[in-house]
Amino acid sequence: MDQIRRYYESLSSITEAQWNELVPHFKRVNIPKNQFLSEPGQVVKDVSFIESGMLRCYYLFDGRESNCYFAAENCYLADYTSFLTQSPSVMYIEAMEDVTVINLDYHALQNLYKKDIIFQEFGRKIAEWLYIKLSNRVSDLLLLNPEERYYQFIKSDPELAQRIPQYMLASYLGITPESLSRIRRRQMRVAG
Amino acid sequence: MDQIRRYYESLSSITEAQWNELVPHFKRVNIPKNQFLSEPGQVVKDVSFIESGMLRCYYLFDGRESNCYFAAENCYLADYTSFLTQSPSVMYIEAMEDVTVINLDYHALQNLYKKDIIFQEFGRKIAEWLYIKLSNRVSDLLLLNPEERYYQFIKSDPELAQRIPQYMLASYLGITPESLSRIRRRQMRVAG
DNA sequence: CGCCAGGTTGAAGCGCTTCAACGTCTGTGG
DNA sequence: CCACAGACGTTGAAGCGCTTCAACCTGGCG
Repeated sequence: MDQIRRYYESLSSITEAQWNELVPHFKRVNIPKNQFLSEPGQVVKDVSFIESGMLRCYYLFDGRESNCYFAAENCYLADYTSFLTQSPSVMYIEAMEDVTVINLDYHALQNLYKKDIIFQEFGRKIAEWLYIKLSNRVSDLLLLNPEERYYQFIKSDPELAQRIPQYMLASYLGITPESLSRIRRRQMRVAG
Repeated sequence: MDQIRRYYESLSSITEAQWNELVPHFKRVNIPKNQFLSEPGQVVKDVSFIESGMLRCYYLFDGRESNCYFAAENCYLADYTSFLTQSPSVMYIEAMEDVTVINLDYHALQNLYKKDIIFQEFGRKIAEWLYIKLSNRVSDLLLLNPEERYYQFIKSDPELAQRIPQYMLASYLGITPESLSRIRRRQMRVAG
């Protein structure tokens, strides 16, 4: 539990008593590669902190996958909309590698929120962080063309980009795998 | 202050004492049409609750405006990324009509967060709400084509759509004014 | 009235998609 | 050890939708 504790410490310093309040609600879960953390139709019961491995969120629409988010170690992940509203999810969250997550249950979290200001603060800061990430995503989609989005992505998150197959990255960028292949070829001619 | 109080009540019930703690930090400000609530380069000092009127957030990029958000009465608005990180803004927020907002200052808000769990809860719920809005925006941009995005928008927010000039709506949808005009014409032929 | 902002229309061009074919690498079973 | 299959990536050709640019229309306002 060291890893997740360091994560919380990075948000706000936490007393031993507060930590002891929190820990009993954690449930460590293993998800083998290609298995799902959540699927459309179900109400998401947990938020998941990623200890190891990598996952992707995607929509299935008109028979094709659209990846909307990739997440790796040391961050929280969920269909947060479904979790917050306790309404059915509309996306898949799938392990791209063997994954270990630490789950925190919706009702446990609501109780923690009532008990101590620190848990409200954690919840607020995590939501704020997610907001900032999404906000950058929107501005990238609005302001950049596909080629610029590609270089923006590999510049801002190079090690993550390495772990993503090209055809998944393509739909994340809002283009087809063929187009991404051609974008990469164009750059190769320039870079030599 | 009735209007903003009802907004907070809708998030969580609030005692008279808590309300009295909050109110002194509010500052009501009028912004005439076409004036700015915030501009690129400055660190956003306040979050603004809209009492009346309508504003738009836009980026200026390659000499052209890209509207990323429209907001009207009874919601909070700011360049939230700049506000949260206290780093320079990169967007304009402009009054599309004469506007009245109620501002809450960054440092006042941080102090409120320390004083009472209810203010953390407000902050959390507002961030969560903003997250859900943005999340829908991302999925619309990823999954729908321009024509579908247009109908999605006027379906989900018809009264707001009425107040937005077409050339501003176009960049919000990620297309040119000419394209939006042609999309509308296409539909007219079908609808009669 | 005449101007200007906002909206429409047409023609040409470009970039991404589509579809089909092929290449390459990896793992699996005969 | 080779053969084969399947997943992933690349390439080409054709098509479509959006952009670009220019012209024009319309209504509101000084």
